[in-house]
Amino acid sequence: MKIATFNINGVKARINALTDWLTESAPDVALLQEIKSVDEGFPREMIEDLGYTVETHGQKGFNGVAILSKLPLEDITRGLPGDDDDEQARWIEATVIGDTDAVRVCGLYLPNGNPAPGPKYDYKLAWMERLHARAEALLADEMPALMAGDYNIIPQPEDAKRPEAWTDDALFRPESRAAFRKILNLGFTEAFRARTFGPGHYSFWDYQAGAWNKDDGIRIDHFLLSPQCADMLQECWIEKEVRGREKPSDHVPVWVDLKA
DNA sequence: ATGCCTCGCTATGCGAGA
Repeated sequence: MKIATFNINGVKARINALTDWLTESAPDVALLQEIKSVDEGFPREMIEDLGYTVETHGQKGFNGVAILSKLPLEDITRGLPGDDDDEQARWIEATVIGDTDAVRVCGLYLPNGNPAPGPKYDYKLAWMERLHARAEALLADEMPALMAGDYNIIPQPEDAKRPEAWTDDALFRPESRAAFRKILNLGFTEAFRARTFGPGHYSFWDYQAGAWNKDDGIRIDHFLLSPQCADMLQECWIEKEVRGREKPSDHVPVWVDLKA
């Protein structure tokens, strides 16, 4: 079972890039972030024509997440529990029925949080506390589960080309990284770092200042696997080449291949 | 130092992104 997460930065602006990618790379499941579309505006037919079931959790103008799947989906839920007043569309989950195992798959778009400190940073940290609670509940279910998406967290200095440039940024501040570690420490495996050591691996390059040409990137898109899911991990990789294509997103897809 | 780009908005510059 090949699952990819991809912050596409606007589904309408990216529809050709998205359908080309789905056709060529053919994930079984794709978790999308920043669709920037309401559910009714999502170009679902073009994606259904490629053999995918489409489940969206959209919002006007900003945010928005989706699950695309060639495999059957069950028990789809939308929204991260813990705050009924939160209207930002950043969380969707479903059970994917694989050939041998079912996997609970959660797609997330964690708040950016800048400028920090400030109300947006407070929202980021509060959202991460809710994520921690959901993560605990997923572990208690003891079924294979993963949480993947744009975490807006640079876990370690080696995950940035220029870590010194991010010192005071919401993506790299100690409180952000501690909140991320606190979730990992529940017992999750960060799939990429389970397979690959060392610097120079990024999933985001800013559109500005020639960041892509300078390979001035950061690694902020992650897969967190429950113990039962980590046992299924075969590979995890970053599809870097996508960033060099026509009219790209500023993020690239990150993948896992699970024995399921 | 700031902004550099890109997106969506019922726009014609702005907020948000990271």
